[in-house]
Amino acid sequence: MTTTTAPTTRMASDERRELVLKAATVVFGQRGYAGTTTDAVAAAAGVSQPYVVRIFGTKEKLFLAVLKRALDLLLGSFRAALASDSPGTVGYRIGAAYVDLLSDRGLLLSLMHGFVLGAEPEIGRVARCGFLDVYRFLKNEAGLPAAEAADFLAHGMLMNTLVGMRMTDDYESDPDARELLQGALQTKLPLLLEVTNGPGSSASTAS
Amino acid sequence: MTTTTAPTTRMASDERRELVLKAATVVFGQRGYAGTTTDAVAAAAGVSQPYVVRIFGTKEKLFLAVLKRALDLLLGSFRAALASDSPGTVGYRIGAAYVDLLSDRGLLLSLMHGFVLGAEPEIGRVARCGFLDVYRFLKNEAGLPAAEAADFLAHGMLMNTLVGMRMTDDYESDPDARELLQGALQTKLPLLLEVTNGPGSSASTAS
DNA sequence: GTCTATACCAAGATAGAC
DNA sequence: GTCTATCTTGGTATAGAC
Repeated sequence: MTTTTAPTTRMASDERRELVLKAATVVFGQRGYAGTTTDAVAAAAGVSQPYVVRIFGTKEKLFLAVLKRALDLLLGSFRAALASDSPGTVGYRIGAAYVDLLSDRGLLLSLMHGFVLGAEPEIGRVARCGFLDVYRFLKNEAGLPAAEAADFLAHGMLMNTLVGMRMTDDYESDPDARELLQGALQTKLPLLLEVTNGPGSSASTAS
Repeated sequence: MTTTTAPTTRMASDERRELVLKAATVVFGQRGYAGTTTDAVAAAAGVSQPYVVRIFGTKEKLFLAVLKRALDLLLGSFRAALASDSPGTVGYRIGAAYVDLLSDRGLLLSLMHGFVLGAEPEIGRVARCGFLDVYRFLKNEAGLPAAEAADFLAHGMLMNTLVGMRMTDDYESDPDARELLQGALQTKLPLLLEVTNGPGSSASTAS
């Protein structure tokens, strides 16, 4: 599949970089690191394949950049949720922020793919380091006790897994899938269903 | 990399199949679906690459077979733990069985890779179905309430993630990694450290 | 049942024009 | 800054011998 690209408008390298990173996040989130081709990323970003390589050097460096960006956004949104004065406990507010991130298609899934690739030296390093940063945030900044922080992470991993396997596809047809999704996502489930299955897939968003 | 294979001893197809599945489980667990080459599997199994393809038809079918086998073993070991008369609550006993499976290098990690590949039609189907089977087991056979079953799954996913990212590599050097691993794995941590980091990496197994 | 040899394609990366 | 063209490698799958 060769990318058909109309003579693209020039833009500052920082802008283009971010554009490609966004596109790459979606594709990596869907297909994983090895399963993603630089050509697919290029197509999603609307640029040529060699240009993607040109910007980031190698596919691995691109993936690492995606991971770092995702971790930055994640912690940024956690910090915002912590600072905000919305109702609920600290854990609840950060949890809500996490679920909101699930709608940023690919962000948490790209992370997830990175997390299970500890055997790749570079990727593993970034994954472990990033994961620990989140753990430290939960304990030191959000003030959660160790057990609660681990619990938070555990449920985050469950959500990632459910989304990654597209369990939402079985939401209509399988009562157990429905129950599990409801248990894991609570009030945020309608949001996720809307994002993944398109508008109108849940009973009602607000009425 | 071409596989160097000494004139291999013949064996029944079922035996050889299981042998290749075991090897494939390890490699897929390490590198994921797309990241694994049939040649690497062949090398690990000590057979030729075309033979691996010959047995399973395609790489995808091989991976699906790995997933199904892993799910069978998982549920089998859960049922055994449930039936056994070892001490502890049902949740504890099944949890212990799960952690024991972590030492079967690759089994849970292959599953994990399958779980986050919901976009692949076949793999996604098997993943969702298998995951729901486990959920149903926890509720219907083990008798856990929905919330506890979800909690169990959540912590399972956290363990898979920690093992997949090789967090055990940071066990010595990073106090937070140590704490997180201890919190997630409890009394089973020494077992895991022995498997991943080699004997003697934890304080003591028994004394 | 198992191998060797190989066809064939996909994908990452490079060269170089504009 | 961005593209087209292309080199090169590696990897799945097939053919066919033993």
